[in-house]
Amino acid sequence: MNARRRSHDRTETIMQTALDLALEVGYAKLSMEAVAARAGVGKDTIYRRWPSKALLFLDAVLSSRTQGLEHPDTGDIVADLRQVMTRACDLLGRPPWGPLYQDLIGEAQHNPEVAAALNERFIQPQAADTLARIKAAQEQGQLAPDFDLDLAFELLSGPLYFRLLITHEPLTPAYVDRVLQAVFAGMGPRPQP
Amino acid sequence: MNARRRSHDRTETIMQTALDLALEVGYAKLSMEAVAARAGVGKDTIYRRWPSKALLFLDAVLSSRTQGLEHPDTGDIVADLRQVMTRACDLLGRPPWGPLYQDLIGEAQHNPEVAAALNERFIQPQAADTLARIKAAQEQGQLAPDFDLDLAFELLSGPLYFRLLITHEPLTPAYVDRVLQAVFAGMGPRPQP
DNA sequence: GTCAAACAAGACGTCCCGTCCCGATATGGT
DNA sequence: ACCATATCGGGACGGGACGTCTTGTTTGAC
Repeated sequence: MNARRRSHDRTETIMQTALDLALEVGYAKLSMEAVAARAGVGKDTIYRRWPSKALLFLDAVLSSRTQGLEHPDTGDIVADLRQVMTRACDLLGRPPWGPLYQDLIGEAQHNPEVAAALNERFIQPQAADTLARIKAAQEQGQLAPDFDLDLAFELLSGPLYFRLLITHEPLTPAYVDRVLQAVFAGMGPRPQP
Repeated sequence: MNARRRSHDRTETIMQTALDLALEVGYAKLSMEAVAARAGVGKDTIYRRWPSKALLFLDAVLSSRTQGLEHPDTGDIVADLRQVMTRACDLLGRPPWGPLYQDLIGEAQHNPEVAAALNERFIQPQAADTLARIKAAQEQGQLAPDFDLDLAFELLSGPLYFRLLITHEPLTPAYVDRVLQAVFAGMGPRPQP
């Protein structure tokens, strides 16, 4: 059992060191040599646990930032969505974690393993949580009864990711409010009540 | 003048060769040595024109795919948006260009020069074109008069980019229709007419 | 106390970026 | 027609990092 224990300690140490170094120099300049040296382990010890630098980085980033993004249910769907979206922007949309998350998605563009793991371990759970909360809201009559719920997460997240990855503008609470306002109101002309 | 002409020829040859090679092996495995060898030029000749592999790649991708995404104005805003969005998905959302565009955005995540150039040369013009078309539609009463027009482009493009970059699901015309439908209808409950 | 597995350290082969050098070539002025 | 200059092709070079492999050592299990 102590072997397991020691082994687990090393795994934690390596991930933490990788994260620290990534925060200091960024993913592009993160080297396995540097991780091994600072963690005080041999490179083999790292490669025995992760098959590549990219997957170590993925574990390092995801393992520490996937908490605290569950939806509350206060009864007010807009307020609940705003809270989660704002919190996500705070966590992933600005330093120190923002650049790392950007790099992770960048890496996913040419590394299918990273892309798949990112989806399964982070995106899909978040989408499922959003869907559940939104379904409840629809049943309570807080949403249009015929709205395409499966699209809601992408509709709300898409603009945020667009800012994060394409225009690289800051993700402010004000922007979250604008997105919510627009998505709820809809773009088409409204019939006069 | 002939110097200019020769020079221009070489620039074209190098960009085309870089594009061909990128289509064959992808950006990650694209090497300057290979580009120089196949183009029959020295590496200096490339580095005299582009400061890095990333910016050569950017030029190569953007120079050949930025046409044909202007908005028509048939008088039907939904039909016009659908046409442009569908065409954009066809061009950028699937092979052979899709992976290159993904890689370009991936590179932009850790290369500010690439990010800035991509924005200025591709994203912003497209956003401006969309905004102009949408403004006209609003003035004709085809859109809600108080809708946040500056947000429209991000609202419509965001979900498409989300699929392209995050979930890597295919960008089909059916998906474009769903996005348009949802964005126009809005998520909130509608007053009974 | 013995042994096998895991370990730290680091050498190694490979790849490729970006720079530098050199001999060849073509250009444009005269 | 001819020469001076800038550009060119080819390739050597230094540098850095990935991922593998080797070696001798430490650790925990039995």
